[in-house]
Amino acid sequence: MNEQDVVRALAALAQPHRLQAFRALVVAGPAGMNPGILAEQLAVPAATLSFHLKELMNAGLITQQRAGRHLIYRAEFARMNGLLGYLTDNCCQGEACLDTTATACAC
Amino acid sequence: MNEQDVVRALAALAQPHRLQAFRALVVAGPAGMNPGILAEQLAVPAATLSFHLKELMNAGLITQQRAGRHLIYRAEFARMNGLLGYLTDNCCQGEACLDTTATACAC
DNA sequence: TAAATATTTCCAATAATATGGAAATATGAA
DNA sequence: TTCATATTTCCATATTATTGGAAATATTTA
Repeated sequence: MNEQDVVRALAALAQPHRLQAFRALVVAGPAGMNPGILAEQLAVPAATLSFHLKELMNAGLITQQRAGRHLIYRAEFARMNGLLGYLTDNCCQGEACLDTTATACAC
Repeated sequence: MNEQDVVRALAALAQPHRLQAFRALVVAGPAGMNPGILAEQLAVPAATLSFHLKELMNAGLITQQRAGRHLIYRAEFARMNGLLGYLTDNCCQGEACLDTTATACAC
């Protein structure tokens, strides 16, 4: 993940509806969710949610898969972890300050 | 850290100059850096950097301390870790998917 | 094929953000 | 005090993001 990727991912998450949608997909895990349920859960119009899900996809943070007349959106855990790692990279010049209680998803 | 705090922090980091500045402060660790050196290192005009550092402060991601005619900016590691944790919270409904190789700073 | 359901695309108005030169402010030194 | 250095604030312009109703598209079922 280069700087541009990271800026795009951060910008995608820096919006309440998108942050909520992404977190819901993180909780959902590998099973994912379809936009109808997500729209209901977040109380956001379908057109608005669709716009935001596309933004998250453009940032590489989620993926889309068709399943019949439904779509399934899933969090892209590898990219999320890449983003987290980028922020702490070479923290304190690599001194012994890394906290192994940190939680990143291994999905 | 509530949702609004997180959105503000993400928005603050979703800008190349600010992301670079923040990462430089993360690497610098508790010693921090002054804006003159930072401006030179990032090759950005002082006025522009000042604007961006203020944004990072408003988001609670860095702090400012005066030391004579210099200022010292430091990364606020607790808030950085809070941000990272917010994104992975209740990942996969809490199933065994947490990767303890993740790196968060304990500074 | 036609109807029903699920989801996206289009659109234009509104709002927020990034830029950097010049002037202002704050501190330390002569 | 007066000068030199460090840093911020002011400002106007240009760019970009967000919203949701209506129409369009895709898929399944009858």
